[in-house]
Amino acid sequence: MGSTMPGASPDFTARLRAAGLRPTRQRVALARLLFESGHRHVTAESLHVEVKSTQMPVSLATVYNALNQFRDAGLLREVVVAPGRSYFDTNTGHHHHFFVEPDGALHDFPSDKVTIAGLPAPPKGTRLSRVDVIVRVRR
Amino acid sequence: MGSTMPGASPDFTARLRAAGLRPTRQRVALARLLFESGHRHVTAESLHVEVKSTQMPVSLATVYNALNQFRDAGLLREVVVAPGRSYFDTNTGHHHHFFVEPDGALHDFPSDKVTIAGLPAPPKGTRLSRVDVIVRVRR
DNA sequence: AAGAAATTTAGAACGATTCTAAAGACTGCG
DNA sequence: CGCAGTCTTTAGAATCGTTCTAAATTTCTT
Repeated sequence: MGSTMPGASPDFTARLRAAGLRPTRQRVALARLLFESGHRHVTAESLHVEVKSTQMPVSLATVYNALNQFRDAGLLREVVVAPGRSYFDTNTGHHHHFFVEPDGALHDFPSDKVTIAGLPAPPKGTRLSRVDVIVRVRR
Repeated sequence: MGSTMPGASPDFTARLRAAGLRPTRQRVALARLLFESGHRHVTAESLHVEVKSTQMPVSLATVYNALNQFRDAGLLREVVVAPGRSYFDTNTGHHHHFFVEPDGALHDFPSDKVTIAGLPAPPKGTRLSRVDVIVRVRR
């Protein structure tokens, strides 16, 4: 026993494998933190602090590696809202963001009810990739 | 003559003073580059390269200081589109951006014809500050 | 269990930005 | 005009977030 555990860590192993990533201990630990509860926003730093408080210590470099790999695999979405810091969002579906300016807090909101009309055509030779809407608010 | 020049550098001095900034040589030189022709997007690095090619050498630290001060004074708007690099936009009016993903090029488009409907209300205790729309496109 | 290949790690390296302390430039006052 | 006082500039060090390196470890295949 040990290699294929019972029910403790559900299908993170499978989830990672499906994404083409080896389910290493640290990737599983990070995936659990990221995906076991509802949607989350993290930075490399914040996730590192969080994972350190578990049994399994993971280096900061590994957190960066994992976040980038998860993003490349489509498990996470990177959100750029403030200079010098990257947020990663476990919600990869269509949605937009509130950004609370003083403290840097980020909140999702669904794009279902949002309609954007009148956008100009993409510049010649380019295809639309994604439309990001960031609603900046202050206290 | 000399203190109050004729027509060479129009009203950059006045413009800076009106913004509450002393019209120093380097700030005037930077303001001229930024504001004398149409709207522009610059990074600290690109503006530094540009100003170095004029008679007046300006240190990189001063370029950073000036960009931040101009932004705080409302003369520039900071645009965050890619991790690790800040763009400054001389267009401070209402408008949005195209961001061409591979090369990092940024283009304005007016918000006149753009309609955004169905945005949720700002979180409790916050006021709307600005809505940024970034249309990401690929080649 | 053994070997090959991928991953983790600590620490160095990096690029962008800010800070520091000292030197220099603008302004108001006489 | 000339000087004091305050603000600004500067070079270089420092900092921050992120990536890279090379060596040690783990995972996977057989």
